[in-house]
Order: sequence, then structure tokens, then C-alpha cells
Amino acid sequence: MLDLAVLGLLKEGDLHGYELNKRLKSLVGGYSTSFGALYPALARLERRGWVSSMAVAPELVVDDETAEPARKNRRRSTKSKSGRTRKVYHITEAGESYLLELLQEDANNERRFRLQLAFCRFLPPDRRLALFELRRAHLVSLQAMARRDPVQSTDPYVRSLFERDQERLEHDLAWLDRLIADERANRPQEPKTDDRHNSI
Amino acid sequence: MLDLAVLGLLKEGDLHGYELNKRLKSLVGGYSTSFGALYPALARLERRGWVSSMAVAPELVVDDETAEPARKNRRRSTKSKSGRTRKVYHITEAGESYLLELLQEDANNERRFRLQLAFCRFLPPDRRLALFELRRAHLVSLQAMARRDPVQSTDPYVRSLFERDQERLEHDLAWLDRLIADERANRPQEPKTDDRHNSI
DNA sequence: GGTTACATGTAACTAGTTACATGATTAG
DNA sequence: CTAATCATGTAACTAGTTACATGTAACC
Repeated sequence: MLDLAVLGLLKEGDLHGYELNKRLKSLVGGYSTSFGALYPALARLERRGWVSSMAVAPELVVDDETAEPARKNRRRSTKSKSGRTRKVYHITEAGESYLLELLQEDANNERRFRLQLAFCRFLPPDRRLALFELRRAHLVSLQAMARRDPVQSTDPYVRSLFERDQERLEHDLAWLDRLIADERANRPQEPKTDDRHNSI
Repeated sequence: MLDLAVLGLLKEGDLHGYELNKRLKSLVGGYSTSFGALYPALARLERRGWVSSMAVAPELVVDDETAEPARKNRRRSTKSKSGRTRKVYHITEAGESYLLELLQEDANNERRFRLQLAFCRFLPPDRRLALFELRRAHLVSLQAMARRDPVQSTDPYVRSLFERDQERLEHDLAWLDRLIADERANRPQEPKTDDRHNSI
């Protein structure tokens, strides 16, 4: 699942591992300071041809673009701070199509859906809507299951837990429905079935 | 974490693996049909002395232990249904105290807290309250983090995701506060600070 | 006589955490 | 000079899933 997160972030621009980790931390709560997962993942992604890497010497860090440089160190050389040579990763074409696949997978996994949502802007609108509907179907089936066999326990803590689950499900469904409604509203120019062919 | 779930269920009564799995499925949504995790876990729990097991022949299913496997009953009439010899597990004294430990651990893990709540009735009231407060503190710190550095993204999907997170956090905190209030209401005989010494 | 439910297990894999090793640069 | 931050990586561990192997017995 890290694959999805990493490819999604790299799709926006080249990054090195350390920076990726920081973005992961802020963008998608959960994938925190786990270099022990990130670096092996990057190595694997490269072996499979989904990303390519380039060693960049510390001196070359300098801001050509958006990054906010340290203003304090004007007196020092143009060198931006960087302890050692970094490996900057770049998503390949194969990586991009793999990302599109990952974005459309299952949706029965809470954590994965989180990531899919975080990067669903890279999907074509119809696929994005399909993803939302898939997730919705999953939540509805969970709700149906919960209703079919309700809590048999008389323990107040267990009951409270299950009540919270129900409320959370309802809340999530309402939220998803808003997402879906917005999605439909933003592209009303598709009254008929899609006539494009998708190869992925 | 399966340890917690298994010991919690066994504390209520002896069970065999297959039955444990069914209870896991219904009682605590999530731990479904995963025998591949359950059986190794049971073996481990037994090796460490937290549970003991006893082989029970299919014929003796009904009750009244005194397992006598040597005697093979040819009669099929009153036999309860059971495909093969089952291993019925029983929690030991060591297992019970380990369970109490597990019930008081961290609380920064969503899934674990779920299990802790499902079996917190086995905790003494003050410990149970402490568990709730611990969880509450965790949620509050999450909320503080989210407020300190808000979403920097302009992507509508990412923003929607983070808004849902916030709402969920608030909802969870309100729910926890109700739990805590109920807990205090049910034992008002402790108005001052605790003067007991805690050893665990 | 085939499907389903009961029952225990192993092997391989997915997914991630914690702790450690290493070393450069920079701010106080 | 020392702590923090930057930067990459490995090893060992935690936690669980999926698929398979094996067999009994009840249900229709």
C-alpha cells in the first residue's frame, strides 16, 4: 500500500526518500516516520521499473523552484542544507499506469481507500466516480451485515462500541454521498454511457 | 493483538479454535475467517503457559468433561455434530493476569482499543477509567496535531478527507466522554484523588 | 452423491514498526 | 562541542491474509 502513496506523491514531482517520508506523514496521517518500510519499498519500486532514481549531490539542492530555501544562510554558499548525497526518485510511465491500477483496486480497505482518495484526482472522472461507488457499496454491505445480526452481547461497553460503529458508518455514508453528489454535479456532461475504451 | 481477543473470549469460557473464530468474527468486527492467524496464536499462547488445551472427541461434545478418548463409541444416535477431535482451550491463571496487562496497554492503537473496550469489563473500575482517559488523551493529542498544522493541500478530495477526519475525531471524543461520564456516575464513591498505590 | 459446515493446521505472502548503524551538516 | 536535522539503509520483529492440505459428518 506504500506503493500507492509513494507513486502518488512522485506523480506530483520528483522527491527523495527523506522528503517523501515527511510528505507521507503530513499528507496521509498514518504513514509516519517509518523509514524501515519506505526505503525497501523504494528499492522494490525501482527493481520493478515503476520509478527511476538519480543520485544528487548536496550542492545541487539549490532552489530552482517552489521549495522554500533557508533565508538565514545568505552569507553561506548557495549550498542548501543536506547531509549527504540523496537519491531522487522519478515515476516512470510504467509507474504511472500502475498507479492508475492501484487507484482503482478494491476499496474494501479503509486505509487503502484513504490513499486512493488522496490521489484520486489523477483518475479520469468516470473512474473516480466508480471508485466512490465501489466504496459506497462496501459500506452499505457492512451496514447490512450489522443489521442482519445485531449485537447479542449485554455488556454495556460492547453495546456502546457497536452503537458507535453504526453511527460512524452512517456518517461515512453521508459523507461519501456528498462526495458522489459533488462529483456528478461537476460533470453533468455525461448523460449516456461512456463510449471511450479504457485499456487499464 | 489476537492474544487479547483470544484470552478475552476464553475468560468467559472454554472454547476450541473453530468456535473462537466465529466469536471473533461476530463480537469484534475485523478478525474474521483467519485460521492462519488463529491456530498459530493458540499454539503460542499454550507454549507460553497462558492457556491449556484438552483434546475432546466428537462424541463427548455435549458437556461433562472427563474426556475418555479410548472408548470409541460406535453409536451415532445422540452424537452432537463435530467433524473431528477438537482442541478445547482453557485460560490459565497466568493467562488471566496477562489479559489484565493487555487490557491496560497503550490505547493509541485503534484496533487494540476496540478489543480493550470489548473486554474492559474484566478490569477493576479504576483501571477501566484509566484506560478510557488514556484513550481520550491520545485522541486529544491527535486533534491538537491536526489543528497545529492544518491541511496545506488545495485538492478538494484531500480537504474533504481531512474534514471527515476532524469530524470523526470530535464524534469519537464525545462518545468517549459519555463513556467516562457513565463510568464516574456508576461509582460516585471516589470523590478525591486516588490514595492507593499502583503496582502495574 | 455433491455441497456445506465442522475442524485443525502449514506455507507463503502482505504490510508495517522498532531499533539500530552510519555519517554529513548546521544551529546554538 | 553538542544537539538537531538531514539522509540512507538493514535486521528483527509484529500482525495479519490468502491459499492450500486434510479429513469428518450432516443435509438434502
